[in-house]
Amino acid sequence: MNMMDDTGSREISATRAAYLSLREMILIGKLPAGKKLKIEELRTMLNVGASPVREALSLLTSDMLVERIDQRGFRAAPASLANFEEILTLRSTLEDMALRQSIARATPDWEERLVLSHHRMKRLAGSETFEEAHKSFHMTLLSNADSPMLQRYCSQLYDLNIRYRYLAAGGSTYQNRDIAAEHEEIFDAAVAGDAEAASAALLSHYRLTGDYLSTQLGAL
Amino acid sequence: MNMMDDTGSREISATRAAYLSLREMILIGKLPAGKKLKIEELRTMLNVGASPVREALSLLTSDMLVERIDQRGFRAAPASLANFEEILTLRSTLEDMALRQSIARATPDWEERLVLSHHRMKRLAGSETFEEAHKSFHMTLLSNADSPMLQRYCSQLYDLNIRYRYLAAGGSTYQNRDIAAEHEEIFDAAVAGDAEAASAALLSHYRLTGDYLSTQLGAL
DNA sequence: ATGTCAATAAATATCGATATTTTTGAACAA
DNA sequence: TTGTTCAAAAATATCGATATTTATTGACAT
Repeated sequence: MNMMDDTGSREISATRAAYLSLREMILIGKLPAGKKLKIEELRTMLNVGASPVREALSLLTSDMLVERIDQRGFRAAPASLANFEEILTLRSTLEDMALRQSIARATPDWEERLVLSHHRMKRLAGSETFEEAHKSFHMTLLSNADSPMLQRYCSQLYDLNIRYRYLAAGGSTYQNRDIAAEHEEIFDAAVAGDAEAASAALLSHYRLTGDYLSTQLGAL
Repeated sequence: MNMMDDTGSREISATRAAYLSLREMILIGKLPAGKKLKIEELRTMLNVGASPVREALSLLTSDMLVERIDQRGFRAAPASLANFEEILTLRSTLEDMALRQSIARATPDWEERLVLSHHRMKRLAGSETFEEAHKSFHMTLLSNADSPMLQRYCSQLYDLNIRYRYLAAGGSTYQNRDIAAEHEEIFDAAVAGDAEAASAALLSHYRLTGDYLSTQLGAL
């Protein structure tokens, strides 16, 4: 038993812990868009030294969740309607690309992972962990594309979008639509290998959410 | 008062200096793909402390030029034929998108910036600074797209591609083709507002370079 | 030979202190 | 008022030292 399984009780680094905490806080809006992120403040808030905080913030820069200005510190990335629409456009293009590649390379294994992630998402509807399952479902759809960079972009853009959902409605924009049916439609088409239908359903899913959020975000 | 007179320009932070140096070294292959990047080694090489080095490496993670493994340090991003082709595909899609947006929003100002960057690139053919001017020309083509994130992605992908040019041929892959004519064709179409022709010329430009590099990169 | 284990070496990660830069604000002049 | 200057305060950036973790080595048993 010399191989350690790091899903278990492995120690996590202070930097990674800080990264995850800060990321979460920015996504849900606890650290509001545009807010100055002072090292000392975060240092005490997270109980770590300045180095891990700075490193975590540098990493978050890669996710476009934090802006870094040389010699002038860090701030949570600003939010705007234009930025939201930019994210939506890029997401549509890149996820469309990834979904089509995924479907074109369909395998039984992918199909099974899809079934599983779809099931879990339905099961967790309304629960604390739905958000996680929802992202997992969408990423699984794209996961067969054999393009790590494309998937990284899609994952990044997905997260950036989450922030706007929280900005618009405290995280729950799923009140007035039959989200489950929309997911079902994407899922069915993907499993059936119908790239056109799957892509259309996915883009419509995003456009509906996008249009709704746009109206809510007027204040920005 | 300060140690160095930096040709009159603003004093640069150690982190930023380290970032720029390391980036350059990775792009031109002085730090080879996959190489372990030891903090102490870089620290002495760059004459700075460990913190700026770590921070610079964290930032380079965002550019996908450095990989970070928790508790196990950093390494220059590995290179592979598959990765190169992934970059080419993504670049083609995203630059096509950006170029069409740029042309659709054409203004006299953009036209003038285009003329200038094209002229400068021609002027600097064969010189030390051609690479810089070449990137500037390509980025100017896309710069009118009013989509900062798209431009960031395109710039990132452009840089990642540079690395493969150096890997394949020490930086000069421009021997057997009339690169100037290819640029001229893109430029003319863009200025004429012909999105179809410009996009076709741009994609062909990338495909020709890509095909050539692919043959050179067999060793990977 | 081959694999395990513990001691050692090496490297990473982190902290606390300090240097540097930017920001603030009060005094003063136009 | 409005703008300028400059010292104090605040915040960022950086360093050097240390704690923690991972990698290496060689003795020893199989």
